[in-house]
Amino acid sequence: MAQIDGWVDIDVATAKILSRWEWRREERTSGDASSPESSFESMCSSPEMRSSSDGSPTYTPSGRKHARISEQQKPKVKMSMKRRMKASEREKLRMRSLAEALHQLRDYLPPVYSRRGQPLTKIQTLKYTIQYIKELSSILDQQ
DNA sequence: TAGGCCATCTGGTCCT
DNA sequence: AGGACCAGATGGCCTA
Repeated sequence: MAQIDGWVDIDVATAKILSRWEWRREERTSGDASSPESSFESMCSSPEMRSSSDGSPTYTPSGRKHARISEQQKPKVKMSMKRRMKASEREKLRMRSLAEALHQLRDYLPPVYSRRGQPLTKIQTLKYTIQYIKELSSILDQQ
């Protein structure tokens, strides 16, 4: 377990996080069907989940396959301007909700994770969250 | 000034 | 057909 300077109030933080986690889980189970038991570790342990610059198929974390279709097979249907603009708008909102979720996630991390008084970047937030969960898990394992 | 981070746009693919 | 998701490209902003 990697120690973090100044992080001593682990029990309080743990209790806080766990209670929030329970609350969130209740929300999830009563609401939408995102899968809480999806393998977090497997998602995070592979650095390049879908890196393929050649013609081989690539896979998303959810297992979706991105088949590479040859240029000849590709129908090349151009989106209408109206549809393209709508898609851009949706994508903008989707990415904003993703950013919002990351901001919320950042709030769950103990302040000791943010150094130099600067907010964590998105990548830092995800990496520290992994670390934090591991640390909380190891604490629970010791019980 | 280079590099990191971020928001946005875009085209491809899958799903309903 | 249209929405959702994804990755690549691009440009702006900020910091060391």
